[in-house]
Amino acid sequence: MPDTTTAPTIDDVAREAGVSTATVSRVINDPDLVTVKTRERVQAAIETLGYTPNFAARFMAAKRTFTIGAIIPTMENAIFARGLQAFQEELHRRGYTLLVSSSAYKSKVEEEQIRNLVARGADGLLLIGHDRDQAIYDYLDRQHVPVLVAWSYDTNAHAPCIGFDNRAAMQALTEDVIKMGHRRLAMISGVSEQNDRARLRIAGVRDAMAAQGLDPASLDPIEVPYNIADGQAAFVELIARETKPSVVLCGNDVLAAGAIRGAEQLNMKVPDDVSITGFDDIELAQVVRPELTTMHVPHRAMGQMAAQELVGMIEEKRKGVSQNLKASIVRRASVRAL
Amino acid sequence: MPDTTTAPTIDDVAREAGVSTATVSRVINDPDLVTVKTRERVQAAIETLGYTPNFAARFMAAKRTFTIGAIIPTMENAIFARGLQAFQEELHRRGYTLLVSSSAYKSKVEEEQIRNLVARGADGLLLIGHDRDQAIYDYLDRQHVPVLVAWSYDTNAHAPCIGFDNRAAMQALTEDVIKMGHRRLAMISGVSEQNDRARLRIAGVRDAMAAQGLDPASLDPIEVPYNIADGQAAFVELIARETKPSVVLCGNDVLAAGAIRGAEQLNMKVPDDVSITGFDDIELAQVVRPELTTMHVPHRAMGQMAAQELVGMIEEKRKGVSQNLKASIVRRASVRAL
DNA sequence: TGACCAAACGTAACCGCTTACATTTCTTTC
DNA sequence: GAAAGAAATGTAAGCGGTTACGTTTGGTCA
Repeated sequence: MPDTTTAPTIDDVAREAGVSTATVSRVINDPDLVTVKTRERVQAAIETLGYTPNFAARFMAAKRTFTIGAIIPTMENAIFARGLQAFQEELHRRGYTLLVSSSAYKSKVEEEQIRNLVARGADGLLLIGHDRDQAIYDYLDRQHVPVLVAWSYDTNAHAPCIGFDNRAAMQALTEDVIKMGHRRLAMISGVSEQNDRARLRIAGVRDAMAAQGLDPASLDPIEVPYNIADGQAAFVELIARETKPSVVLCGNDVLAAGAIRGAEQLNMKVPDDVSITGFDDIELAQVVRPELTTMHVPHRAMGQMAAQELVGMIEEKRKGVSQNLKASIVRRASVRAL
Repeated sequence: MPDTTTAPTIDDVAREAGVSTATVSRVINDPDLVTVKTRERVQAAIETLGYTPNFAARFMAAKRTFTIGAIIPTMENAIFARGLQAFQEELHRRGYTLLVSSSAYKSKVEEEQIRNLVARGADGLLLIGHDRDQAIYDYLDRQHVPVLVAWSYDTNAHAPCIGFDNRAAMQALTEDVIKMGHRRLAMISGVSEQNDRARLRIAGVRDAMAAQGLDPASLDPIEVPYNIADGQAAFVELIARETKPSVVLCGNDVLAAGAIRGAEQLNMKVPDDVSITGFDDIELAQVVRPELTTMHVPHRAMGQMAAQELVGMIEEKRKGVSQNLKASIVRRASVRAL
């Protein structure tokens, strides 16, 4: 009688089907190597025993897992959701499984997750943004785990990336706003430490100011975590400043949604009393009132291309090639011309 | 010279430190068993080689992974985000790592993910809702993998659960609306196939109608995927019906946000021309205008308790005990009294 | 019918750890 | 200082697969 208190192994299947373990392994991994007759017998045995090959054993013997790990800063809001979904779908199409962890924007946690995923045998890793200790890249290098960075484009970085130029995008959006007559700019940024996206978006605003004859140093961005409540508080703080801004540029749509709430709280009309911009163009941007003028990021394309590239790197054992995707301004109702 | 083309193993460390592999293993897993002096020597070796124990090997030898798997229907919207975040935080506190997959509301995909996570050695699984083939529960049983269900409470189900009574909650919300004078009810539901939450919420509406002397059979809910665009379309369809509803009850906040958009599209005022309710009380509910009257679900508490319970089941090798959390009505601006 | 070769299948080593058990080293006690 | 017992360390089996290599089977052809 088979031991039902423990999961069936390949030995059990082999015994049940009256073949060797090698044959069982073959019908699982390369069925053509086996006669139709025995193949069917083995498959029947697998079926009746409810056998699932043990991943760890498999990985140890074969060194492949067909698993990709992704570590995103947060799942709490939808910033990465759509891109990740597309990433996952493309991976699935290519026979890979995606494992996701979130780091809560903490680099220590991210490092832990990276080691964890690597130790688990992830064939490749998707990371968000470039800002992290060199030591991590060294570690990944030593372990020969291909890494691809998304949501950021920077050819000087240590890893290949599929993303967009956060700085240039923010500059474009800001110049657009300035050209509509705005002179008193204020900004609510995400926390820029260990976050190149946040950092570069601030730089982008300053670039635009400089290019349009405004003093970049006069921008004094407030940095807060990416959530609505903090965005709201930051907005209120900004309005209380000596020179009241005519436009508040936000590091992303979530912050902008918070800013809109802040305006409501202060009985200010958007965009009549103050203009507000977002970044990302997630669903939220079209849910708030007024709808947000924002920077559209090609989330799905980015996710899909990232999957293709990462799988390519793994299977062809080659270096990744970076791609600069285009983000574009979406003009909606939250900004008005002065 | 050590082979740098491949990751260092415990043997490399043992050699470097001049001890046996057993000793290395001990300093990693139970440092007290080893002299301070040798411990330091081993740790130094680990450091210089950049050694990370191989998970698979570890799992094979020890049968434990300190990993929990969670499979959620979607990451695209925030329905599960907050609860999952709390779940993850609590797990982290207890020394476990969370691996997340999403099934896109497809039961075949979910089954695949379950097998995958189990084969990967997940010590336990968190699943959403009860609706799935008995075969899956049997499989999990055979593999001795503890399972906990969240977001749903049902003691007749095959698995223990930490959740709330979707049916009773929806009934309460609906009765509240009826008591405000509404008689012509309509509903936009999520797809109810293989989704007990959606199914029970429909039932809840009917319960309320019956209890308040309305004809439950007259409710003809439209079932659509949980996203804004589909909610919007469903709303438009509903309004075009012979008897125009005075209130549209939505299966969740995402659908309700869509409904609000639909009303806007038709130039209808909410709640003056039509009332709308949501379910879940995710952040979105307070972002849309008017703010949604909805059913508040204790996401964070649910996630945290789920983590505690699941870890308890694993470590104490006991059956899980279900908990019925309380969801409560939040009255905001999207419903008016007639 | 027998020789030859390809296809099918089996044997066993190996992947990198943990741990039961065996051995060595160190303390303690008289 | 020797014996006994405890603490520290080492040895090697085993976890469940894959796969190189060896053996058997079966078909083809002279």
